[in-house]
Amino acid sequence: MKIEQLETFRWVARLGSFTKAAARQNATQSTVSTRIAELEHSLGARLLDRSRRQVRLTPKGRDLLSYADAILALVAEARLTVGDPAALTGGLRVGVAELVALTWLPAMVSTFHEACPRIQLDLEIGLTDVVLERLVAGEIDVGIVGLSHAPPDGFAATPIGETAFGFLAAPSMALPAPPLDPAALKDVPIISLGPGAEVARLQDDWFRAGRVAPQRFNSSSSIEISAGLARAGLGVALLPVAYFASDLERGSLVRLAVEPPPPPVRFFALHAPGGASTLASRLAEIARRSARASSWRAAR
Amino acid sequence: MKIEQLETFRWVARLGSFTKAAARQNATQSTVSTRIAELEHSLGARLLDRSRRQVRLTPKGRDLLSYADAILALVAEARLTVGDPAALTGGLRVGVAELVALTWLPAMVSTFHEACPRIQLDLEIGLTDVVLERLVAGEIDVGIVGLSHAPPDGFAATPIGETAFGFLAAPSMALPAPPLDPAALKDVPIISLGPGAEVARLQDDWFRAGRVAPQRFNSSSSIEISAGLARAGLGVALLPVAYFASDLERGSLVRLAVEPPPPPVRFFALHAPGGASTLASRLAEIARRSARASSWRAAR
DNA sequence: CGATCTTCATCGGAAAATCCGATCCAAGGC
DNA sequence: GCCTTGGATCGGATTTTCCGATGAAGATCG
Repeated sequence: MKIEQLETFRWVARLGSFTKAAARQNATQSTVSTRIAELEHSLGARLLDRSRRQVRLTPKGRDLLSYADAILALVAEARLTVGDPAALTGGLRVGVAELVALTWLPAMVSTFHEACPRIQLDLEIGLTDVVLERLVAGEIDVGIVGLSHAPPDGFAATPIGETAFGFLAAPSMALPAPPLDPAALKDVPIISLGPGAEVARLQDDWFRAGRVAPQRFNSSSSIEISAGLARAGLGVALLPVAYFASDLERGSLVRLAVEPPPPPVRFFALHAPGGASTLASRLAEIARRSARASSWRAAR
Repeated sequence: MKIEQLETFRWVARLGSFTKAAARQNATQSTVSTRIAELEHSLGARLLDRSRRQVRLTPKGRDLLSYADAILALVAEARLTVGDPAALTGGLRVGVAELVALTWLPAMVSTFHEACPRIQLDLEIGLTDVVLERLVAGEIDVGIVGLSHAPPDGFAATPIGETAFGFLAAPSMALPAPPLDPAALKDVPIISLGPGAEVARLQDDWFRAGRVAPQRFNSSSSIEISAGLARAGLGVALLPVAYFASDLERGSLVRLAVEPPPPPVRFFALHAPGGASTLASRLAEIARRSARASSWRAAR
């Protein structure tokens, strides 16, 4: 019985597939097959039922899985506790919402890389929804997203900070007189991100509170493009004000005094609790610190 | 971090020596050295202080040791729980007191070998004292001994059964009239085993209760030789009556009606609790069953 | 009902890791 | 100051691991 075999076994059990587990571990399917066979042979017991399309655990496999979880959790904890972070190896797949990517992701990555130089970070920038999906599916280890609602169950959520969103528009935009409530903005073109973005949800909530369906058009799934469209005077966009502070200074964008003000978006680092995720929790902690250190903080 | 490395690390920590750990694991010193170096490198931390003659744990090494204990205990438990006993491999060093060796050791070994054919049993027959010493020193994994007193602390003791001891002598021996108390046997030659044997302790206790120092002479450390001397009429020997039942039937030995009757000796399988000793506990269980099944049982 | 696709098992050669014996070096004991 | 003891290191042989290709069995679809 080897630790590597237990890890592979756990992936196969979780994903129900040798092939998927292989991809997850940067190995080939034949390697996974050999490892499982070797583990089964060393125990003298069949752990996985391959007769059906979906690989299922046998009763003994179920028993072993709980041991494997416990053992691997201890191993990970030992590595973190007694090991020098600089000696940690492996990879960590991180899903990042775009806003984060635009702001303090570089700082976070460099801080993390300093602490754990041998950990390879696989970054995926994506819409909040996609990040959450992939996190639930186990395809990423950590998701860093902003949420205006509660984080999903079953995940550890490290609060990282929050940032204010505001409706920004070009100064040339013709706008109704304040107070600007949802009804007042009803006929103003609203620049929106794709429906998977958290910003879009925030926007929808704001308008829905006023029982208004705004005239909106979707830009691509990029905050920068939204901002560009807003600068060009094509509409109003809900954007993180801190990130566009220079626009506000220059006057290329102005902030609308809307009522009610949209709630701040709280950002979280989400990861599966326990197990190998202690590396993830370390990243979460670094994310929190590097967010505090960044100019972001002023955005609260 | 590999399981094998943790095992080696634990042996080194326990024995305070690379060389001894190597001997324990059927490996060479260079292999142990490499494994430890590899473990240290993978954690990026120094675990053992080799500067002094006796290898000592560093603080981080102490941390890791507790993890290693926990991890290896889980691994062993997993092996026993989900694994087929027939697939278990490795070795088990067993120290056995002579009486056990003479009676149901063969049955026990064959039962165990049937259940775990790939486990190599290293048997050492010895006096009770020696077996206990080697157990405490960690040089054997299981000790099967008879004790008239409490088993040593810090070891799991599986009670196996008990057997009655009696003073046996040749019918031709000239003996005082009953009741035969310690004082009455004061001048009768007592055949004794070496001072490390449990029987000797039992004998001493019996006489000491009567405040008598018997006239004794030590035979070699063999029950059979003691019995032979007794048969030859050279003295009285304290022997397990069940084992000499045929002598009693034939009349080549007779049992003396002594007062008080010596207490029965209870046999235990002793092993270190937890950890890799779960294999030891399996052997203990088999020892218990095979003792019950043997004719021994009638000896109680 | 048969063709096709997906999925796991197996095989052979290449690459890597492990192990051992021999030797070197440092610390302790006489 | 020599000698013993114990760990580190090196080179070569062995074993293990890995991968890509191929085979076999079940699911899916026309």
